[in-house]
Amino acid sequence: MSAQITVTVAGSERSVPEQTTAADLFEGDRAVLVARVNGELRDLAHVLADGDAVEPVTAQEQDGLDVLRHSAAHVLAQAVQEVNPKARLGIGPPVRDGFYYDFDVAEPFQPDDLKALEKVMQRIVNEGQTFVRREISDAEAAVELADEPYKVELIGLKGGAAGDAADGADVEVGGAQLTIYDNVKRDGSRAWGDLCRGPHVPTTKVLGNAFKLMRSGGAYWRGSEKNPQLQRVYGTAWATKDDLKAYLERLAEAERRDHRKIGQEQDLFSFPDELGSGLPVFHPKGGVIKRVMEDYVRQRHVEEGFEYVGTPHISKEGLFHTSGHLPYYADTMFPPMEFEGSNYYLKAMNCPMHNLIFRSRGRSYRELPLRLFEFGSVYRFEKSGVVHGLTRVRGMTQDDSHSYVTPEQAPAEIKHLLDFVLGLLKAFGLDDFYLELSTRDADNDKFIGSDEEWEVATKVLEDVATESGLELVADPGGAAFYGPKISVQTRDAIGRTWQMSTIQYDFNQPRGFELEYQAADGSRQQPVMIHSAKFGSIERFLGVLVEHYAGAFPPWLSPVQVLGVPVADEFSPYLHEVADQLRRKGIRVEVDDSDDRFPKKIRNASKSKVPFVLIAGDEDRSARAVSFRYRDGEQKNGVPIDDAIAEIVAAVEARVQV
RNA sequence: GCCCCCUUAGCUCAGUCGGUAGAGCGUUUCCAUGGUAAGGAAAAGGUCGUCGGUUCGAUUCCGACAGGGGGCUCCA
Repeated sequence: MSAQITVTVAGSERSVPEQTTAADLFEGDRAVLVARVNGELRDLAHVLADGDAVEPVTAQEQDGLDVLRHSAAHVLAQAVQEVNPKARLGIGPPVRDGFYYDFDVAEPFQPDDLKALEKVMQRIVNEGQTFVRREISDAEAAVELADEPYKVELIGLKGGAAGDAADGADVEVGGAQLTIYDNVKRDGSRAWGDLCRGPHVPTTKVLGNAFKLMRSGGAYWRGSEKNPQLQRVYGTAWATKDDLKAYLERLAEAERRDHRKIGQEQDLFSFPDELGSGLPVFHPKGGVIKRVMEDYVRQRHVEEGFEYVGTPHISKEGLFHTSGHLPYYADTMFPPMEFEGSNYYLKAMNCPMHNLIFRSRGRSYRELPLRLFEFGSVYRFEKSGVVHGLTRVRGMTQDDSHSYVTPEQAPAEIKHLLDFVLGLLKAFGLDDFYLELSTRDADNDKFIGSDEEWEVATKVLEDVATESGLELVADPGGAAFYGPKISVQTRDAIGRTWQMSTIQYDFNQPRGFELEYQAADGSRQQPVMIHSAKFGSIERFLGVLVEHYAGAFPPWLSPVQVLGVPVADEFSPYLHEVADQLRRKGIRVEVDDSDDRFPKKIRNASKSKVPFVLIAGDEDRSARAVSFRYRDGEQKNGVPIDDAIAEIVAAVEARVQV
């Protein structure tokens, strides 16, 4: 009889024989993929020691899902090397919703290649190969992996640096003891192996048919464009086929909501080739949305104590030297135009020009906080590969404001701005936020200003952010060169997050521009400026709204708010009468006078996502009424005209969704 | 900027193994049309992204450029 050890299994103590593995404990429960032993994830084959605390981990929790996905990445790599033995391995970590693996291959992967690889993967999965951990010395690894130069490079980095080397690199090598995971067939032969810290699921069988290869693309080795470019294959893997289906459905929903697609369908905007990449034009319907957004935002700024200003689109270069932007961001500004002996740059940010307005005359402390605001057109030379619909453009409208305050006023002003920003986002139907605090990275000398200044500025922002009660996420190194910032991250209707508003504390530009005000004691003092963009860019925010609402805008934003549909031509004049009355109330209304038949008109109205469809036939006309058809198909018949108008006007004024 | 893919009618897409092209929707016209997601007919509409190269001949093959897509990198 062998000796017994005591382990704690999911909270309760048990006495088991020596050499018991985690798998033995959870035998019979196939949902258990790995074990958490004393807080560390381990293979189920891990041999337990006396006193170990062991918990089962399934794919229902993130750790389990990550292990599953990492194992899927191994199967992918195995499949790639089976098809192409010359492929060299990079790294293959789990990522949000899936995994990837990087390969050095002579020929990039084509869509057909992915299909073929998926088949090979399925075969490997069906074979039920086991993942077997094998410890190996550095020297042995160097020999065994002689043909895998990237792995060898990672071995050289292990022991601390690997974690920083690249996302996922530590998945491969981890700590001091190197390990290889062999995939072993049922007959005991070794099918494949990969340097990896693990852990892994017990067998490939676990992956079932709940995985899929999604796409491929280039990716720089260890994330630096100075390094060679590898080919990355992205895949996704889930606990069950149903989970996979649900994920694919989420992707399909995101695709249906794509603002580029809806923008074209609804005739909102386009990107004419003749203008160049990243330069949108707004069509009448998109123009309505943009104008309504701007009108409301302008009104709210004025209500919050801002003064609306205007500045030009270009400037001599000296301005951007004074502001400090040019040395840092010349690459992302359009190249200068030279004339009359000066270089003129297209404006990439508004703050320098607002500083000139502040400086245009002497300022008193009595004027502070002085709040300047405008819709500034700015142009940024975004790299050709990053331009994307309305969310990443080269020409955009910033809703940009600058508050000039005394240092003492800064905390209150930042709180004011944060409240204002959140209120504004809520008005547009976004009400799920968290905050991100972007600070400087002490090792990077792009950030200017003293340690103390950064500390003060960061503290002020952090205090306000904390006080807001919202979730706060740190973003070290994400600050602008001139100061730290809070950004508001917003979750949309299908759970995606978008960076929206930013509030930045800037002590550098006031110094550069020698801004000053006269204090109560007669002395000259330097103000602090607080940058804040509510939507960042109007174009981008419009794109986000299109996706958030899937094109079904709330009435106040909807390009067409009411569409009249006559049951037959005869009732068209009557509906025009109603439309005229609505128009006098400021409602955007159209009547469908086309020669389509009634059912077709209903179909078109429904597809257009207009919030209110008003129908009129004989019954309605004789009762001086109309019938509502709402977007969800619900009906309300025989509503007196005055009541109908009141309902529509009320919905628009309340800025509610219907 | 880097890697791969794509670009045919207003839109979504077929097609041509090299001999200048089709469909559906939309548009226009005519007929029809009284109650909740497609009535019918006819017509118009494309130097097949641009410029070069190969070829007797290029929308098709090759190259460059532009625009788009997916990644990477970047994002004041």
